[in-house]
Amino acid sequence: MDFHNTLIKWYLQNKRDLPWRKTTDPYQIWLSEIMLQQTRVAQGMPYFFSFTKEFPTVFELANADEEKVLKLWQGLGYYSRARNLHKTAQFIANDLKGVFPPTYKELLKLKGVGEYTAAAIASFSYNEAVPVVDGNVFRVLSRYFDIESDIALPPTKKEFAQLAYELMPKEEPAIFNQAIMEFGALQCVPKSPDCSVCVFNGSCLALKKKKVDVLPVKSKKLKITNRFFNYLVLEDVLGNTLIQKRTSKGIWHNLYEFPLLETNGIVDFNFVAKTIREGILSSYTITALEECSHATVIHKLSHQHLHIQFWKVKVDENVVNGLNYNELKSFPFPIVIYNFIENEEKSR
DNA sequence: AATGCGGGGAC
DNA sequence: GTCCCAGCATT
Repeated sequence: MDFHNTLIKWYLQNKRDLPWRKTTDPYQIWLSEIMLQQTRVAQGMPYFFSFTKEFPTVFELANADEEKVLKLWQGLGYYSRARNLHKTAQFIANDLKGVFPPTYKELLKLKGVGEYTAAAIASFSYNEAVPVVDGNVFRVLSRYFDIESDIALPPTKKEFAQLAYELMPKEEPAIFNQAIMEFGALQCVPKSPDCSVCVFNGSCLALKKKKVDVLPVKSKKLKITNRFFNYLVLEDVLGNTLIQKRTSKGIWHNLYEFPLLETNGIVDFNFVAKTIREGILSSYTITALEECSHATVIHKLSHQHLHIQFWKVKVDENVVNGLNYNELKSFPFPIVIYNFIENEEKSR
């Protein structure tokens, strides 16, 4: 039996029931695909429900404030996805009258939509015969055909796209694309796949050559940098505190945080006391400084380890633009800060 | 071509 | 601890 026939048969018998598979509405397909970039289905699912409920069409999304979009995205990570999502919604609603671009080539021009996502929308919504190449496809094809090309190198993506295109039955690209990704997600998994029950265990070259555990080949190892964040949690006599938006480039762009003192290493009480007296909070009369040692955490991003300490700073004056803990909760925060806020509120 | 960008799950 | 997840933008 052909590769695609075996694959599609497997898919029809084993596919998960996922909400974005019940529609061909390009808005919902687009929404789901952006959310699932570098993100597991189980993690993205609740966000898909909250977004489709809050923003049933591209117009509601376009008309929302960015802050509201980021708030709903809170916790999902890679926040540029949410910012691009919002900008693209405005473009489609305002410039395209709500009609999504009708081809792969046109979809590719949208902010936040790359080759994978354009192919996914074009095939799932329009049944256009364009192959998807994601982490699953790399894994499935590299194993089945014993391809040792380094999947971290850009030219390799073209190689796999070409191969996937040749394997694709051109009359049903949508189901083929769904099937190959689902197969990678459920059967041909990264670690210790159960090849004894695989429908391809008679033809998979990696299995035959005992190379399942070395394929796909991926070179790049990213380097981790350590950073040291001291968050200064002001508290005035009204119980109000101060937050600010991160407007600089880098992590958590446009999310909120407490006033930040970034240092080159772990710092002690005296260092923080001296710095806030002479520096960033010198306009306040500080009546107490206390390290929230119970909240100290190493927050691990994919590329940075953030050593985070929270310091409670009690001040005599009313904090300008101060907010109470209940008001805080409507702002979008990095999840590590949101967790701190929730724990503080609970312990009151 | 290389790097930055989150958070979490599986092992 | 490691690896990777329905990748993309920027340089």
